[in-house]
Amino acid sequence: MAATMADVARVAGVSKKTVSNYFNGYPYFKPETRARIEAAIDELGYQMNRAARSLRSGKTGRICLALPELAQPYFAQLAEAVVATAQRTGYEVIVEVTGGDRDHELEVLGGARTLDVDGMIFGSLSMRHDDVDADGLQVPLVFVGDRGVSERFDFVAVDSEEGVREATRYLLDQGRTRVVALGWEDSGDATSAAVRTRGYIRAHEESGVTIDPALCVGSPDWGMAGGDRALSALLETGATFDAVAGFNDAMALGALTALRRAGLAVPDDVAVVGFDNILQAEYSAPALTTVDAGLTWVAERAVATLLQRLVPGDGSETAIEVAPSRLVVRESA
Amino acid sequence: MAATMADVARVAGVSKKTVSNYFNGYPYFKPETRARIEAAIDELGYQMNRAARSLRSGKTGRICLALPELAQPYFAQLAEAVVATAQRTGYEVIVEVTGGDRDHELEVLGGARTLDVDGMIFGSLSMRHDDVDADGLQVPLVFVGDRGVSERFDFVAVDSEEGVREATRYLLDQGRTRVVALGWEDSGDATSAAVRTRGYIRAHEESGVTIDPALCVGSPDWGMAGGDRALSALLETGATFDAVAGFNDAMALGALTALRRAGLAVPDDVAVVGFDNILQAEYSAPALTTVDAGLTWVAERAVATLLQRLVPGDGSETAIEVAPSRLVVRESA
DNA sequence: TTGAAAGCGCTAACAT
DNA sequence: ATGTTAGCGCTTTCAA
Repeated sequence: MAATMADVARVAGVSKKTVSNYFNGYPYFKPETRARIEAAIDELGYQMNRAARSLRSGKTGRICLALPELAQPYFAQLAEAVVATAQRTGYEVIVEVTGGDRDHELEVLGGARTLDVDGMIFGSLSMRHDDVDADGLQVPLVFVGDRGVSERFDFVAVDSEEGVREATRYLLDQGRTRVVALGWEDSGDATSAAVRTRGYIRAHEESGVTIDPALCVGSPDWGMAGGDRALSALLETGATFDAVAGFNDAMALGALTALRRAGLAVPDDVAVVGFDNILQAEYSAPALTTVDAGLTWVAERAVATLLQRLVPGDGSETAIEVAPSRLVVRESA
Repeated sequence: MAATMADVARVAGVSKKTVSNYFNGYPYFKPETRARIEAAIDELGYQMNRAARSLRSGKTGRICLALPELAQPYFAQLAEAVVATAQRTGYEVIVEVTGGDRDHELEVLGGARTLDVDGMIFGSLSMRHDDVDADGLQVPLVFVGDRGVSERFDFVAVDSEEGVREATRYLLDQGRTRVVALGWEDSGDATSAAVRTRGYIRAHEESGVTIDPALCVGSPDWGMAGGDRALSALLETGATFDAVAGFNDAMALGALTALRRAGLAVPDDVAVVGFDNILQAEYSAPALTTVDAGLTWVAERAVATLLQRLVPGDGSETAIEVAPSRLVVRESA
C-alpha cells in the first residue's frame, strides 16, 4: 500500500495539517519541522494522492486541449506549445481530438466536469461559436482560432483575414492577376474559410483585380491531400492561373505537389503562398512563402489567459487578443 | 452548486447505490427504476464527480502518453492514433512532452501516482531501458520504440533494423555503392540510432559493398532541420555519394532540401530513402521512398496492451509485439 | 506556527 | 433488484 499523508505525519511526528501545509507552499515552518517532513517523505517515497486533493479542493491541476486533429502539423505544433507552457506552470494537459465533428465538440465542451479539468482551450474549425451556451460552461474556456469568429469568449486570435490579404497582395503586387483561392468559402458564416476568403477578396479590391469565380476552389479537407486534390481538380478543368493563395500551409504544400505533377514550375509558371508558417514550409521544394501566424505566441497567450481565469477573484473582462503575424518570403513566390 | 449522486437518488426516489449501479453498467434494473434515474439525471443536469470516483475506486480512467516531442510528424501521428484509440475505449490521455530529456523522462516515469493515471505509454528515443527500475513503477507501462532496445517491459516495437536494412538494400540493389548513412551511430547502446545503423551495415554486408566511414554521418536532431544540416555539412566536405539512407523520414526530407540547394537531382544524381512513412513523405518533391512502420497499428496495439494490463486479474507474460512494415516505393529512389 | 475534527462525493462490502 | 454503512486521502474550517 502506498503511503498516505497520515503516514508522513506520523513518521515526521507532526500533524497531517502540517504536512498538507508543506505541500501547499505554506511559508512559515520551523526549519527543523520542514526537515523532518522532508525526511519522512523521502523515507516513505510518498507521493500525494491527487484524486483526494481534487475531491477536497475542487481543483484538478489539469486543463483540456480540444483540437480537430493532431496529425496536421499546425495543430501538432500548437499542441506541443500548449503542453510545454502548461507543464511549466504545473498543469497537465488532456488532449481531446474532436475530428472537427460538431457533436463531439459540444460533448467535450459540456463535459468538463466529467473530464475533470479546471479549464479548457478549444481550437476549432468547425464550430460556430454563436450558438454555444456560454452559461452552460462549467469551467473557464479559451478559444483559439481565426479572428472574427467569436466575440463572446476569451479568445486568442490569429488575424487570418489580414494575413491572407497580405499574402494575396504579395502575389498581386508581382503583377499576377489570376490567383487561385484555395480554401474559398463565400458564406456569411464565421468560419476560418469565410474569414480568409474575405482577406483574399479585399486584396483583390485594393489592387483593382477582378476575381474569376473559376479560380475560387473550396476544399473540405484542409490538409495536404485536400490541397493537392482541389488544385488537381482545377487543373483538370483546363483553368489557367499564375498564382495560388493557399488559405493554410498544408493546402499550399498539397498544391505544390499538384503543380509539380502537372509539370508547372513554381514560382515561374505559378507562384504559391500559404498561411501559418508551419515548420514544413521551410523544407518544401520550393520553400513556401507564407505568413507566420505566431503559433507559439498563441499557445502561450491561450494558457496564460486560461490560468488567469482560474485565479479565484478574477473578474477581468473577456479578452480578445490578436497574434502578431508577418509575411515570410521564401522561394515559392 | 453542482448536483451530487445523492441529489439524483433523492429526486429519483432510490438509493445512492442504485444510481451508482446505473453509472457502472449494472444490468439488472426494473425498467421503471432506470427511467426514474435517467429522468433525475436529466432534470438536474448531473455529471459525476470523477475525483470522488477515483478516490474511492483507485481508478482514474486516464492514461499518460509520454513523448520526446509532438511537433515531429511521426510523434504527432502516433499521438493522434493513441488518443483516438483511447477515446474509443473511454480513456482520456494526458500528453507529456519530455524533450527527450532523460531526467524528465525518469521523472514522468516515477510520477505516475502524482500524475494520477492508470497506466503509461512511453515513446522514447533517449532513454536507455536497462536501467529503468521496473519495480519502482506504480502503474503498468508499455514502451513504444525500436525493436531491440528493451526486453523487460511490454513493448510495441517497430522493426527498424529490418526496415532500414530493406531500404538500404533497395538502394544497393540499384547498383548504388556510395550510400550515406544519415543518422549513423556505431555505439553498442540500444538506441534507435544504433539499431538502425545495424540495419544499414547488414544491408552492405549482404550486398558485399564496403562502407565508407566518410559517408556515415550522425545527427543529434532527427528532424528535418537536422537532416538538412547533416547532409549539407557532408556536401561541404566534398564527399561524393549516389544515395542517402535516412534513418527516419524527417531527416530524409531534410536531406532532400540540402540536395536541392546543392543542385543535385533526386533520384538521378542521388537517390533518397527514409523510414516511418509519415504523411509528409507522400507530398515531398520528389515523393519519398520509405518503409511504412505501421504507425497506426503500433498505437492501437500499445493502447490495447496497456488496457489488458489494467484488467485486475491479468497475469499474462510481458509482451513484445513487432509491427508489420513494408517498403513503399515512390519517386525519390 | 501547528493540531483536531469534519467532510468533499463517490464505491465496496454486506445486507436484504 | 435495491438499500445501508463505512471510508478512500486529502483540505478546510476552527482552535490553540
